[in-house]
Amino acid sequence: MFQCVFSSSVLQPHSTSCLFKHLFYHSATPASQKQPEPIYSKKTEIQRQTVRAHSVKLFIFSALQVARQLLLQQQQQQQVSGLKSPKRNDKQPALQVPVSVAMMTPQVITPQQMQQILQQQVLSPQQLQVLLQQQQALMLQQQQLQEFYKKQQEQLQLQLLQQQHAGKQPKEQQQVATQQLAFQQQLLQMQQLQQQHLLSLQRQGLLTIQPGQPALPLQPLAQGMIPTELQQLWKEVTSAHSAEETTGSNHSSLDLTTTCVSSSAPSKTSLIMNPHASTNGQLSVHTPKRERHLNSEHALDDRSTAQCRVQMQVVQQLELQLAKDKERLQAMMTHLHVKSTEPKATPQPLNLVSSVTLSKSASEASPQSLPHTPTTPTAPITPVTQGPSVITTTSMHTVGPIRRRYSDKYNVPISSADIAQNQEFYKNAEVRPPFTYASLIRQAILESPEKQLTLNEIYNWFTRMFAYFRRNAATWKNAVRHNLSLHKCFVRVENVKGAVWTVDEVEFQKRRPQKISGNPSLIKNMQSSHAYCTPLNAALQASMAENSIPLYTTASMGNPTLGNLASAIREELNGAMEHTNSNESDSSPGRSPMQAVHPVHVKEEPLDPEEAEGPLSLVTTANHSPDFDHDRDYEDEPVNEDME
DNA sequence: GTCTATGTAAACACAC
DNA sequence: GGTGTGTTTACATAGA
Repeated sequence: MFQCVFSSSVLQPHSTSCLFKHLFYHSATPASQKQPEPIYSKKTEIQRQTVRAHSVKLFIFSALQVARQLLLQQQQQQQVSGLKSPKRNDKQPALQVPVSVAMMTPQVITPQQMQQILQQQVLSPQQLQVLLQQQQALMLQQQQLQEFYKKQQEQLQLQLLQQQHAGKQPKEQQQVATQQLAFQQQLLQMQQLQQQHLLSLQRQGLLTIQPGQPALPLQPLAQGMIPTELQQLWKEVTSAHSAEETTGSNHSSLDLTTTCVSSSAPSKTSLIMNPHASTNGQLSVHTPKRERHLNSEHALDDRSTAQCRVQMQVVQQLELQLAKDKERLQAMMTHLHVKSTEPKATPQPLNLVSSVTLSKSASEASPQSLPHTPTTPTAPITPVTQGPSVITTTSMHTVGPIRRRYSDKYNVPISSADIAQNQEFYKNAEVRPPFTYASLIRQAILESPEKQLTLNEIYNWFTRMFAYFRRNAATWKNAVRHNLSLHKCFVRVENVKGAVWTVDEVEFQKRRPQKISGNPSLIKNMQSSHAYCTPLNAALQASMAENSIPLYTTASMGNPTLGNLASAIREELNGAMEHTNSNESDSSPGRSPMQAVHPVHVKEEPLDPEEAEGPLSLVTTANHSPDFDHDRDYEDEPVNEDME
């Protein structure tokens, strides 16, 4: 018999998102991110409803228990009073109604099990409602079955009494046997009905079989084994059975199980929860002609019963596995194709390459092909299909340099969506982001309200957004400084507060322009990638309200970072294509913040006539009030100070 | 093989 | 003198 309890792993709400949460990566929510109050109150209400539903369930199950006990007592009284069928074989207790009824009530749950369920508190109200409805349907079926059994048994007993009075006539005996057969058929049909119902429950995730019940002899056989083990066992069973047929030896490895099963078979409790177990003699009447042959070849003894049970468990395990795989596949497909309409519940490490390189080729953009070079044996691998156990902070430490560039390839900057969608991942996992320093610096600057950051603020952004940059500070800070000085796109602006760094979008887009304009295939890829990114952008904007906003509220206390991020995302996604079509000459002012407020070039650069003619404009101190300190919250973060 | 972009390390200068 | 910032150089590597 099986203990049918509700699995906590399959009853999580928000099926798709949570499934992907399990499939992809389990994000540890930072302690600093507090849930808003309404969520707590809603949570409490859900818990109240859950407890209420559990109480109703408990009542229903208790009523079921009482009814079953009454029925059992009634049957025992009938047996004691001698109303037994003289034809009944001990090996064929098919007409023992209590056993059958008990077996047909797989949903009956003991109070201890209910206690476990109540303690688990894993059912959502919707699931409980569905479960209750199905439970009520089962109860109805049960009642009908009980009435049906009673009637059948009364008729049979009546006929048997008549036979005893009238003498045993072969013809009537045959008639009784036929009736018994018909009764068994009806019984089996009802069992199959209930089994189908149970299977549907299991497939819906509302019911599962849980290991860990030592009092159940067959349970380890079915639950503690993987399908291959069950298949192996089944092979042993069949081989043992064939050996028995040929040699007459009836002792095999299965005999232990068989004995175990048979010893527990009379126990009514051991059959209650087993939806697939059948009492002896009740398995062979589905297809009469075929089953008669089976009956003749395989006696309906404990061994056959055990074999059937093993096979049932094999099939059941395979079906469950198939159902799980199907559900997983469906969730993955849903996640991939319906992303634009389904806000993601948890940040997931999507493909972290930039939107352009995503479409360069499917194989290249695949997570397995992400930065992983000989110099970086533990280079970041974007997890997509792995579960939470795959990504561990210890296993993802990356020390080596990044030799492959994704964000700056083909002169397309890093997409804010890339960072925004994966920021939660990078915040917690020490995975090196597959973006260049230049792209990250630019992103940090563009995310700031004034589109300018001090060096220390850039540092803080790195450490805040990426757990990877909480290590080896000297190395990457040096790289940041090196990049700031090296690239002309980063402009140092003198301020009363000190020096701030800004981004010259024109210069940033200038890098390697010839590869974009000169390669039609790349342009085509970029166009297709833009088509891909359009739903991505929509999904991001839709999900930002649910997910990303809290992430930015910590950084945007007092400054509208979110709005800038959203605009930056649009700028990135749209600007990539704009830049693809017209390289650098037609940069719109709205897309390039540095054109609106272009700073003084303090950096000593080789005199370039084109640069000298750039739209330079002084950033006066009036633009930066002394109390302007929108990044103080960055500096206040202890994690940043620890890294210094 | 060459060139470019990038990452890393290091040296150096300067200001506080 | 220590530290942070900024610049520059050198070298290695990947990719076009």
